[in-house]
Amino acid sequence: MQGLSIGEVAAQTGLQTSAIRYYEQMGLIPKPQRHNTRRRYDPSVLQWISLINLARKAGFSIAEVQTLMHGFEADTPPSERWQTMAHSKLVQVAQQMQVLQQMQALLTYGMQCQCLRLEDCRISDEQGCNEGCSGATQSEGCE
Amino acid sequence: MQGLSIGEVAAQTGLQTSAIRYYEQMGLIPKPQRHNTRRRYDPSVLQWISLINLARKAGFSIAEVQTLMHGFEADTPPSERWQTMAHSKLVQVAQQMQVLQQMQALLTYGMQCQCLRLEDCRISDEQGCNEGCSGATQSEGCE
DNA sequence: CTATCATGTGAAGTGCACTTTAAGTCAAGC
DNA sequence: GCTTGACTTAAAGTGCACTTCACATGATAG
Repeated sequence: MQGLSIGEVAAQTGLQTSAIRYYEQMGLIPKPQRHNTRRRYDPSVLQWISLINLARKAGFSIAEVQTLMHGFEADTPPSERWQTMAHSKLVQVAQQMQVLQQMQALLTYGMQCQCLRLEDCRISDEQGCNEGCSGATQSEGCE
Repeated sequence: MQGLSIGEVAAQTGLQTSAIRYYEQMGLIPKPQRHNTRRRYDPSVLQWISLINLARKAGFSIAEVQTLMHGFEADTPPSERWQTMAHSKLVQVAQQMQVLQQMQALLTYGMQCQCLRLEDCRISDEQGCNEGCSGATQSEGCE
């Protein structure tokens, strides 16, 4: 029997069969032939799926992968599609990095607190301000 | 009329009233007194809520804030609670940073592709390997 | 006195990326 | 012939952090 069953595609790509059907439904992978209701995949689908996996790892949502696949004029080469999408995604990634850095700052800042009761603690009062805890560690340059 | 209405608390904290009720339901803020079915808040709730906001900004989930509030012995000071929670959260933040860096790498790596047809493109084949596109830009040190 | 607004409740809805379930079909091995 | 396992479908469920809805009631302004 020629072609790959959905189970074989799942095994080779690391996806679950349910995810493959879902991707098909979302239009991310072409509808395969059927042998008596069963899907039979051309091996090229493996390449499609690894491109999808790459895009997902790079942070693209399913909707964005749809755009990558179908949101351009048919003769737009993959290189151009990727560049268009990747450009704005890089901006988002940079923003997310900043959020994480702020989280780091808040976490370490909060760790300096020495308060024994919540009522004493002013960590939460003025955000970004360097002095938070009443009796405690440091105070300086607070606006 | 003494105390704050839920609308006033919402206005002062930037939360929506629905979020305040939700936090109450989740046990993040103490149940306020009622005046004839209406909630009446002591102003100290503002401090509670800004601590919650801080924790949320620092990346704690609602469940983690619950732990922060109620997951320790009653005499554990806030400083110790925060340090315990922040330590593991900092590890997660660092991991998330690495994920973002990998995303950046994948995005810029894919932007080097010059392929005109998806079939030519091997970006997706061997991940982390530096040569991806057949006719194109560069190839070097690929394991 | 009445219209309007804020508030009360429980239940259901939202978005995302799938997974799980229920109920049925098909091919192969014993 | 029968069981087992892989497969089929549509529909519902998951997790998170809320929001929205429908409907009831209380407070306030004119």
